[in-house]
Amino acid sequence: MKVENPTSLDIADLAGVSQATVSRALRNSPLVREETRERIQRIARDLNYFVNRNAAGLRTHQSNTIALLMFDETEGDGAQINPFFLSMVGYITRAAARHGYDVLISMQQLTDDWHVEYQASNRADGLILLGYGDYVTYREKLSALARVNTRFMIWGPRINDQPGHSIGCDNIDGGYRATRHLLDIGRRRIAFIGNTSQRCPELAARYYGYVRALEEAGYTPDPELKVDANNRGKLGYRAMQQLLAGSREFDAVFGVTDVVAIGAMRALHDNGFRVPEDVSVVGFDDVPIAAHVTPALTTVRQDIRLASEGLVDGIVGLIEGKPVASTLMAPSLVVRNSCGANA
Amino acid sequence: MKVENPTSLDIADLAGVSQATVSRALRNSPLVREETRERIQRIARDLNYFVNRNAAGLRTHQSNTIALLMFDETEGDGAQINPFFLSMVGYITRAAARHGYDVLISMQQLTDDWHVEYQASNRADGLILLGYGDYVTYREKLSALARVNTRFMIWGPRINDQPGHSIGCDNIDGGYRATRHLLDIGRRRIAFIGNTSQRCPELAARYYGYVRALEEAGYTPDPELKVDANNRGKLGYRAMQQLLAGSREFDAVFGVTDVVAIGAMRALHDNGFRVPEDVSVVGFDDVPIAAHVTPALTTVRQDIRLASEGLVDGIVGLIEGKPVASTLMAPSLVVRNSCGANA
DNA sequence: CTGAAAGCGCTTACAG
DNA sequence: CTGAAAGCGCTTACAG
Repeated sequence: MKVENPTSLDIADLAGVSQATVSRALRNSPLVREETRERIQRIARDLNYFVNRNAAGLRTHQSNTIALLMFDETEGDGAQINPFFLSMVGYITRAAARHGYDVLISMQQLTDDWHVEYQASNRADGLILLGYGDYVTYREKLSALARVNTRFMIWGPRINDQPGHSIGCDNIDGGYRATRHLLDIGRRRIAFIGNTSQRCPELAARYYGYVRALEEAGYTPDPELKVDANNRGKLGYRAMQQLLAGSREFDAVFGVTDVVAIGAMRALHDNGFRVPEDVSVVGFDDVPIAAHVTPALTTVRQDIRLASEGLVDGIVGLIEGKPVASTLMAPSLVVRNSCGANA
Repeated sequence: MKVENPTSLDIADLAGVSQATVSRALRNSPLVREETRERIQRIARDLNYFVNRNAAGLRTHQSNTIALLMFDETEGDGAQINPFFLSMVGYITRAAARHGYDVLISMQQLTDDWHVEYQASNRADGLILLGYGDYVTYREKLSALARVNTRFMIWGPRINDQPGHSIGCDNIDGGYRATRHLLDIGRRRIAFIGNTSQRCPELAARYYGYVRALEEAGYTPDPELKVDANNRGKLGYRAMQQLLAGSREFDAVFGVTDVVAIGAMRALHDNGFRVPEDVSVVGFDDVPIAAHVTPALTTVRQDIRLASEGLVDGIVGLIEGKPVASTLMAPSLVVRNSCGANA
């Protein structure tokens, strides 16, 4: 017995019941007698039948899908999304699957028109937003989403009265811990590499933490030891070259992301400096590769697994109409070899 | 004028036309008078109306969605998907968007039940499969997909009479190039780290290339210089420690993936060896971080952008009923600092 | 160029 | 526990 693209009606005919009963049986409704349900499910399996999601979704006004929007500032083709975000994809997808949701993924240029219509077009029941970007532009997009009543969860600390719910890491605390650790192991001239403009508040917060740790220890941050770099490796490399070309000595560097720190380490190496003997290096994120570079990178860990699961729990909660709170996660320091504490 | 969740009928009422005309106008049908079309589209925009994808999909039997299945062998939670595959996600998503397709992402345990029903349930029009895994298990899944007429494209070289279409890299040639390069710069005792079992033919092929280059140069591969390791960094580290603990000397290592090679480099460093002065290292994949580790990794590059676009072109072709060919891409060697050629 | 109408394949309130 | 029926919001052949 073969039907090309079977529908619930085909199953009903074969089972000798109504189409409504088939629908109930396949949804495991307790209304259907067990024997009937099992028979129907067996026939469905035999015919390789699966409920048509479009039809079910049209009827119920649900898609059981979460859209994951990743945005980045990279110009042109730029597929170089920060590995930190990329590594969240796996956790998010698995967590969503546990809740019975599919994940639709989309790359967005922050400056482009956003595909804000995911929910309006019934392709997704809610959104998760990932990315570091120009906060001014970003903020506008969030407002646009809120205006059309789109459900969304944001990765990142909640800023001011920003619309929507979020899960973020306490970046100030993270920057503080990294810097404090360098001070604790005897470093005094600590450079900072990273973008600290207000357009990128998450990264700027890491700098505030750095400043706070220094001041608390009685040191004044030296503007000459602060070099801009966005969160890409190549720019970490260049920023370090700029530091090395400058007149100031330094014995440690705090990179605003691991990718920046790894690029900086390579520049140090290429210029004949040893890490950590000459310069201690600390990063931020604990991307998967951080443990495997040479020397293994000391970094501030954000628990991406917990974050990912929280984002999914949050969006599912919003979809189901449950109360959802924004949360701030505490980062932790992971001491490896690049700082010299283990030397 | 506000309607909560407007439908095409609401637009029709406001525009004073039939719902059919609205549908045509929104799909830019040439049947609709330009003035009418523009008026309708303006109203739709004002109301923040978007075509309900479930309804459209139900009518047309299309989802305009591609499912991207990533599988890995990692036990339990293992979100440590090889960054090589993760970095393809961006290219695939963008390429799909250019064709007007959304991308549904799913992580699969190779050993689990697969969500083979993506196409049968009308959630996706076709699949793209990514991952290195146990080929025996994998092959069975491919046959199951083919049996139910699912359209799919596979990343990886075509093996024997494997069902379906694929785009892969010539791994033998890649292994040959890596090894040949090491020989060319004067290395003679070249170790190999990586899993070469028949259950993982893509990685085994890289080993064949290694063997071929050695034999062509008149050397016999030394079994003592071949250590198993799957494609994760931690195992690359351990494999190198095993090599160092052995009795054989070596002056170079070819790691079957970048992640393995990077782990091996760290083990060399931790044991007081210098890369590339004491030991040259070459990897395979050219993952994004390869250029940024210390020293920058010499590796065999697979053009993931081309591969990603090819996979998307392929699946779109299959969906549209066009002829699609399986292709084999030539890898290229990227010489950086870990091999010593630039020293 | 436009409209009336059928129908895609489900879910679920209603009736029994 | 089961069935008949309505209806979700579209697309498109048919008729004009």
